[in-house]
Amino acid sequence: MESDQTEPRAAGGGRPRSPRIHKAILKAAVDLVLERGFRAISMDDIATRAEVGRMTIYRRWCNKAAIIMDAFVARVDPGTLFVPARSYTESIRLQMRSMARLFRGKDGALIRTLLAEAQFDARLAIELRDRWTMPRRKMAVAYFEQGIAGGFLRADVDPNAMIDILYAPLYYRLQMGTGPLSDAYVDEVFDHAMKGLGRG
Amino acid sequence: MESDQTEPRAAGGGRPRSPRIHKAILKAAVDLVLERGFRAISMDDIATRAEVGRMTIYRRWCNKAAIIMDAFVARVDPGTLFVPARSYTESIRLQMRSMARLFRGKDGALIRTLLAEAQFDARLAIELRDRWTMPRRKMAVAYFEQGIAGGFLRADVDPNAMIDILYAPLYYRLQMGTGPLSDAYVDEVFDHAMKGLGRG
Amino acid sequence: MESDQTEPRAAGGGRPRSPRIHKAILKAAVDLVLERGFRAISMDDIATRAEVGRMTIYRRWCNKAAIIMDAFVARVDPGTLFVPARSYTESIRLQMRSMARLFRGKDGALIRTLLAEAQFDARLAIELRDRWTMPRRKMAVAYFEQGIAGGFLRADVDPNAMIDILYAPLYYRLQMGTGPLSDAYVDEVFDHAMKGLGRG
Amino acid sequence: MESDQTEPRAAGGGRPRSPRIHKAILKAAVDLVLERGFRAISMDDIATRAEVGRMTIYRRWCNKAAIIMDAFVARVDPGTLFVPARSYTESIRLQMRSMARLFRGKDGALIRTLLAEAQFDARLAIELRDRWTMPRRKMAVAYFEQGIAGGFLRADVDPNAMIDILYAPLYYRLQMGTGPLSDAYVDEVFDHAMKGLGRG
DNA sequence: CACTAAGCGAGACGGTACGTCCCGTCTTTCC
DNA sequence: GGAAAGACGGGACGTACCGTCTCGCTTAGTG
Repeated sequence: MESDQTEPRAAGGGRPRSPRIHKAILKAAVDLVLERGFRAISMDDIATRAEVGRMTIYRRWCNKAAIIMDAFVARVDPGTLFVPARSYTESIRLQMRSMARLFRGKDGALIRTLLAEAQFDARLAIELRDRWTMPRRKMAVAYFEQGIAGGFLRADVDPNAMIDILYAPLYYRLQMGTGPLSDAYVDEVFDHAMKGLGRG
Repeated sequence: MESDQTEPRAAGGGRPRSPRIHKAILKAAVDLVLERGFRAISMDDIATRAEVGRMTIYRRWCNKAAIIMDAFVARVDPGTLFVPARSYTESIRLQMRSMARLFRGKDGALIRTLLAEAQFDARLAIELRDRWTMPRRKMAVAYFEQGIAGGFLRADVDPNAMIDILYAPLYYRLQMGTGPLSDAYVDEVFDHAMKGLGRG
Repeated sequence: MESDQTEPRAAGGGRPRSPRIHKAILKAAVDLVLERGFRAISMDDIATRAEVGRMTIYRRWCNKAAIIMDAFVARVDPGTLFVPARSYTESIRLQMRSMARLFRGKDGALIRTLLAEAQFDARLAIELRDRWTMPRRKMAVAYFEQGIAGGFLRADVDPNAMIDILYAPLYYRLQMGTGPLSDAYVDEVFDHAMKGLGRG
Repeated sequence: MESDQTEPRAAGGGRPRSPRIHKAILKAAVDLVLERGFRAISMDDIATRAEVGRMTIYRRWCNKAAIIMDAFVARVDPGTLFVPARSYTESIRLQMRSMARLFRGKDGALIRTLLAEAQFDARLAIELRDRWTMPRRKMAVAYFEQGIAGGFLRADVDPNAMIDILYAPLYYRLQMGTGPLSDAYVDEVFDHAMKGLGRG
């Protein structure tokens, strides 16, 4: 339905361009988005702030969203998602809390922008799925299957549905702003979802 | 952070303008959004399709999003949300299915667009909350409180959290497209949420 | 060999656009060219000076040269070229002096620019020929033929060659700047050309 | 009024750079100008055609015009302008014919370009005067003074005006294209100018 | 003979102007 | 007297060149 390109300009590679400039642009873009908002800034604003020619940006990215996409991915450490905790399920709760913390901060504003922009830009949607959504879902599916095998989670629930049930509320609040993304909220969602998902 | 106006042009009222033209614009806007996507169309495209002057549109709405907002609200029948069913909780399942059906159709595309655009347009966000989100949430809260009072739902869960747990996954799939918004999916979410929310 | 378009944007006509704005643009363009030189100014400079949007200019002309072309033609009064004088040939001398005076003034700078630019822009060359060169040549040819018929000029010289011999030196000095375009210079060219062109 | 630099990059000298590359650039520039026109080509086009880096060009010349200037001067053999003929004045006619022949060929296109560009580039104008116009004028003045001394030309005409009267029409036709630069035309201008300039 | 220094191609860089598209307002003209 | 038609000021876009710079590679001149 929508289509706005966002093709991966730099994909091919070519000569490795200056990483100093690269970072300056990412920083300028993120700063400006957080200051004024995605819509309010232009490619020229970013170029000016980064003290860079406009072409230098266009050589690397095809639009604002692609820049923010890269900047966002660079910011969030993919690291280990599920750190060990007192128990198997507690580890899930901690992971949810850590995502809520992420959403409360600057990265929350970035992903909010990216999710919205992705609705208008098919290629960005794919990028977002490939570089943010799916990596995390895959790790979560693996962890949940491990939990099912270990008898911590019900065997009759699709791990993908589990993920939706647990994490969708966080995305919902991020975008709707119907309430705070507090740890208390995370616990409420987690506890009552677990009563349904958890075994015994 | 963001701000794009969308002030309620027609709000005040003034003389009631030709409803024939009004509807032609709404239809043109919706048709074009579904055909080409929100971003790809301009106010001029809508005016041309509606065979109307651009000023005639600006007299009524301040931007594309406001038109789609109105069109969307006009399309979805607020009606009774929770129709009677075999049981109290079955009624909730049916309501979720009916929302999933809505999301699968043309209105799904519209609300997807509106939700995304609202991230960049504070006023649209307010409109969307006031005219779509909150009315439904209020009815749901009322229905859920009634369910708590009647002993169908646990008393120790915040009705607002209940709503998030049940409905957020639908919004999540609508926007992420991680899977179909089928009745089976609705059932999966409903059943396992109920095992946690419902009273034994 | 060269080709830079300069197609007559406004040619077709369409709705008659505001003449006030039209003149403001012409004035801004001429003033800027005289102040800073043709190359040194941009379409945006003209738009800014004329307090006008860039599109408003592009709606009427396709480039700087076309604007100056119009402005130049509007400035020079086509009027009667050969005003009566003491004698037939004196009238020619006066006409040459009046053209030298033109070349010494602001219009000289404009036509110098136009002639140069026309070397790079086929369409401008045609416009310049049709709107400046040829009208004057036609009047001169007519006047010279009248002079031949009246026995004031030799019958065995092509009037076109006469024009070249008399006027080319003025253009030459205009562009080369090899010396002043003074009345004395005009007289020198005229007198000695006449000794060859004139009958007895 | 105008000013575009064209400062003599190579003037100082430094180490004499590869003459093979030098000529390749000149040839590429001239070929491209004749093929596509001066405006239509970029420094990059020239560099690509000459299989040379852009810096290699900028080390030698500061802009396109300077390259063409050098190429033009290298092409036209300054040699003796006035070769002996049947008579003193016939030698002038032959010289005019030879210049017309030059103007009809590729060099005509080059000088046409240079003359036009010089209107926008003060330094180029100076170069053109110093390296093309003045050398020829000086030789012509000398030859004409010799003619006056020898009684072949009128003593009461400024040699500089003589030059203008004889040669300006050639430049005029070169730039205006009002007619062919044929030998017949040269003769027409020469004959009738001589009737005014020549003695007896 | 190895070694340094330069000249070179390639092309990224900051920057300016271009010409287009769209926005939201204002004006004209017609029905 | 309201609506279509569209001109208007303004701003962002994405491209093309400009003239400078920085890379490695080659190559010629020197010790």
